[in-house]
Amino acid sequence: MNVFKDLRTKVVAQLEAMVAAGEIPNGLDFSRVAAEPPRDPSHGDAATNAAMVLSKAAKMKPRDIADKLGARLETLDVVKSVEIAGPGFINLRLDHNFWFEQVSTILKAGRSYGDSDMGEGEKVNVEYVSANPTGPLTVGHARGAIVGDALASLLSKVGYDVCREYYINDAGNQVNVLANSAYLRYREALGEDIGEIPEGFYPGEYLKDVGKALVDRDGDKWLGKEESEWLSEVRKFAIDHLMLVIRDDLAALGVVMSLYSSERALVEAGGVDEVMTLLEENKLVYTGVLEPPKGKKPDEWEARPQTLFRSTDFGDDVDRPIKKSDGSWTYFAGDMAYHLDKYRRGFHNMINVWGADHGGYIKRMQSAVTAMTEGKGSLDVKVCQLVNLMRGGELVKMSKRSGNFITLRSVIDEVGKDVVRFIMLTRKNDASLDFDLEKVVEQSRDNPVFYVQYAHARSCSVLKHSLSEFPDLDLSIDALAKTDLSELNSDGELILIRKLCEWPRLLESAGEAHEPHRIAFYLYDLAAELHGLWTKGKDNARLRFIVSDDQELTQARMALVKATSMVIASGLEVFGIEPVEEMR
RNA sequence: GCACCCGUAGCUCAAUUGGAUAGAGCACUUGACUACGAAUCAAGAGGUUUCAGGUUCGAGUCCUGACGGGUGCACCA
Repeated sequence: MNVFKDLRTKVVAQLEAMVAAGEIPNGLDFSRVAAEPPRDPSHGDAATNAAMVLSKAAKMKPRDIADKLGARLETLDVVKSVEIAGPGFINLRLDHNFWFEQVSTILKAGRSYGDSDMGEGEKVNVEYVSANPTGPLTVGHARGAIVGDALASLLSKVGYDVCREYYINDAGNQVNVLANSAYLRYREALGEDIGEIPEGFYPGEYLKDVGKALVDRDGDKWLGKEESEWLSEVRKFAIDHLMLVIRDDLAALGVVMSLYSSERALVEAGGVDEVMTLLEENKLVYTGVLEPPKGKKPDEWEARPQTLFRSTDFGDDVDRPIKKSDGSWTYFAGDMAYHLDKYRRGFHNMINVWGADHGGYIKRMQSAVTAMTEGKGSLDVKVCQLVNLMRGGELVKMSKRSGNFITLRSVIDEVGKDVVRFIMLTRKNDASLDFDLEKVVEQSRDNPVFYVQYAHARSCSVLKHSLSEFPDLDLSIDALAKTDLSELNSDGELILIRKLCEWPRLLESAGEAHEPHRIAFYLYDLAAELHGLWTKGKDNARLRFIVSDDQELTQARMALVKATSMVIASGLEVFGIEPVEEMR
């Protein structure tokens, strides 16, 4: 299905034949041999670096290998011509019919074109969002949620068995603060004047709902009681309530997790004790005193013995505490237990999507995974940089402290979930991103969401229109897939077809690199090819998609247009975005 | 002070994981609508890829060191 992969296989087969014929030495490593679309289209349809990569080990000049390999490749059916260029590239031009057949392949595959078995069904765990259950999601959470979600879809498309997981931090101090804040609102809901929300409590208005809901359920039974009596019950109630809010926010964004894992449940089930045992068995914990961090508040520093994990043995900068001075576990201890749990559930491949402020946490977590799994588990962390929310070029100010934050929900309501999703994927995850509420709904070329959707809508529009021009045109997939495309031999058409054929390859490399944003750039380029082709019909009526005196040609063009719209739809599907059939 | 991320056209960003002459959009200049959606397209101009070394057939990409920006730095989560 991936034409470049197939081509590479053919190249390697020829290399093996050359070994058999004694033209190159035995025992060469072919793993670096590649067949790729060249950057410069004048270099042909595909190029292989085989001669250059092998020249050293074979002790031959690249040109000599290239000449021999090129001659062999020229005998292949699909290869129209071969040229040796530059330092030893072998450029291949493929037969037009080969490309036309690919269009038919795309049509038959539809949105599943590009699906791959690269992952071989291996299990991968993608953990993302994992926002503390202390409030609704903010725009700050949106990027991680979308990057994680699209990455999960991407991996699933290229053949991995993906679990989308949310880790609920329901065991630390923050949820106690939450419980206290909720209790305050509970008293308020029962008619008490609670005045200003004191320092150290969550001020958000959304907690009023929690207070009222608790009254609805329990009446005044907690009123006037000691904190020790109501704390755990109110805490649970508030967390459950807010998790519903968060799930709802995620649903509005089109994110559906496979699994929500609770930190508290894991700790209570003894997960951390198990980790401790494991570490102790391997002599990876000890009691020690850390050096004070340099360049940061040395006055508050106080040397004290702590239970430490030897993370420096696994690449970390300092050993990390797993117990607090009061004897309770640190957050890190719970997180270790959580990752061990994931590993034991069969996820040797783990990916976490984190905010930029957690960058300093990566090494210790990776050390922990390496230590606990004896190097068999792998953890990749995708760090998402800040999103600058703007409106008409002006930065929208937010302050978490005062509770004055912009909710994710309000942004979705304003611009729509599909726009939010696409824009969040238009940058590498580790680069910061401007999100301008006005620009993202603009209908122009510099708004990629619009531009890509417009290409899809145009395709749908022309397909519809072709039927009014030729009422007996058969646009069924079967008919289109069988259409003779041999007249689609203009430069623009062939470029578009080749671009379509890059889709499977793009998916695999984006999947391998864990970089879903590449799809956004691909879709933009693909849309540009389609728009460009469209306008060529302005200069030359023969190049219009619908040629009013030539039904055969029109049918062929419709096959290409349909294939293009399918690939666009397929890409948008990975992003969780519905392609539109008309612009409004 | 240490660690991680980043540095590419005036601006916002790509660059097929080390490939050939570094590409798009915006802005600027010039052109294309009696025609399938001009919400679009074509062309021009714009670069010492922050700097200095190194690795090799070949470096924006890998290594070292500067410089500049961001983030984080014991018993928070």
